[in-house]
Amino acid sequence: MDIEKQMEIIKRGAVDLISEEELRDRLKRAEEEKRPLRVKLGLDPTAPDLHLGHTVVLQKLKQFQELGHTAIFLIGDFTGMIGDPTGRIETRPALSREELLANAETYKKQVFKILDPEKTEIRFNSEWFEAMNASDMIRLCAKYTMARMMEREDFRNRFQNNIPISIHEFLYPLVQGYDSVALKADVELGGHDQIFNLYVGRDLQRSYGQESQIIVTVPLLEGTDGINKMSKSYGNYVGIDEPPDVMFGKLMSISDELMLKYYELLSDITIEELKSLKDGIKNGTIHPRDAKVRFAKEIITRFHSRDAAESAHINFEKVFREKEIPEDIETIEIKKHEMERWLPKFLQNIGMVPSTTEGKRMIAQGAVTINGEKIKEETTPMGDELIIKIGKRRFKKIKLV
RNA sequence: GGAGAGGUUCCCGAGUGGCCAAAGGGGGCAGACUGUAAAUCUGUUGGCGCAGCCUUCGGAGGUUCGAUCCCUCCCCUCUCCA
Repeated sequence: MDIEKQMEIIKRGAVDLISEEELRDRLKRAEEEKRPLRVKLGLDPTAPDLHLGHTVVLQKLKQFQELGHTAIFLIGDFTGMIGDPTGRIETRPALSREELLANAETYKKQVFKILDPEKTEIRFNSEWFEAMNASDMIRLCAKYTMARMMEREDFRNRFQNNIPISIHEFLYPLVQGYDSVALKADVELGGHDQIFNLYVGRDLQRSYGQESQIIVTVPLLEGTDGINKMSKSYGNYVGIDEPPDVMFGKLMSISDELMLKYYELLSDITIEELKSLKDGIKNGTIHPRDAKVRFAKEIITRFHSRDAAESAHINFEKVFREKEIPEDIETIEIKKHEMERWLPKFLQNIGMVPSTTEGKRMIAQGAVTINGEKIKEETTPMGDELIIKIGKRRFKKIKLV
């Protein structure tokens, strides 16, 4: 493909491109030498599910892949043991080998919802780090200085605020940078917050006698809370492997403002469509709720199917607009003589509340509805079938046998 | 190695002998309202068949009628000095 066309695709939606000239030059040489670029994206298997935040950068990698370059999906099974300190105000808990491997498996499976498995090189960085010994590691450490490490905002902040930084956290950028050396990466992708680590890769490649990689970063996606970046550890994520109903619910719970950002970063709609959507919301011709529904359906269609998106929508309407019971709720069978008459205990037994105290609280707050009746007493009502609802979205069906 | 500061409930942070299951904020949950699990307002937020009792304020002991608060030892973090 024409170099300028490639440049345009790569640049779209990118925050940083370091540098444009280098990239153009490298693309040109790739073409001449018939050697596709090696494009690296590394993820630490710290949480077992990919979420929408990851997909922003994965889409970018996919674009490279579609342009005929080599996509390298690097699973940081070694780096995961350190824990990326990026943007953190505290040390990450280290993960065990078993957890890392299990997470890595899930990643592998999920990443191919986006990337083409045939054309993706999957690597683990333990491949080269396990082979290193202590002296190799020390040699690596000697390549960088404290002052340069402290240029990082998050390290500097923690240091200034007397928040502990463990020595091993300094290793993270070095180790990630070394991955680029080991993989001979031409390009490395990452979220904008990764920029420091990506620069370290450039520096290390140079000191190992390689050409420095080109850096492309994409914007960070905020989580559903609209405050922190999307991350499993903040609990503000939408996983790409989550059930359609859950996805729908989570996407509907975002604020109207955040919805527009999500459209920008995640939706496939064109720039013109996005503009008319924004205008429509502004002048009241488009209802924010409808825009949100449309977005949720687009995402569910991408990771599940059109049908799944449709039925998730129908279910949602049923539950929240018409306040009905969702299609398929969990049913529990209970033997008649094992029925618990004290409702708080009963709710706890069937796993709807964590404690009887919580059960009492829910009843007192008028949150418990059984077979359509709001419950005021702490006595379990009679009946062969009980449809129990707590709050707006906790449902369970009890069958007596 | 020396001197000092500190570790409180999901998180941040007050409390410094009984009035402490522990202020306040955040988050969560619930109710009202609605346009949606948006926004806003209000309530609630350790457990226990619960007007009472049990477990909790870094860990282990001790003083006391009584300890989150005082003492001893230990663990961890930060600051300054070496």
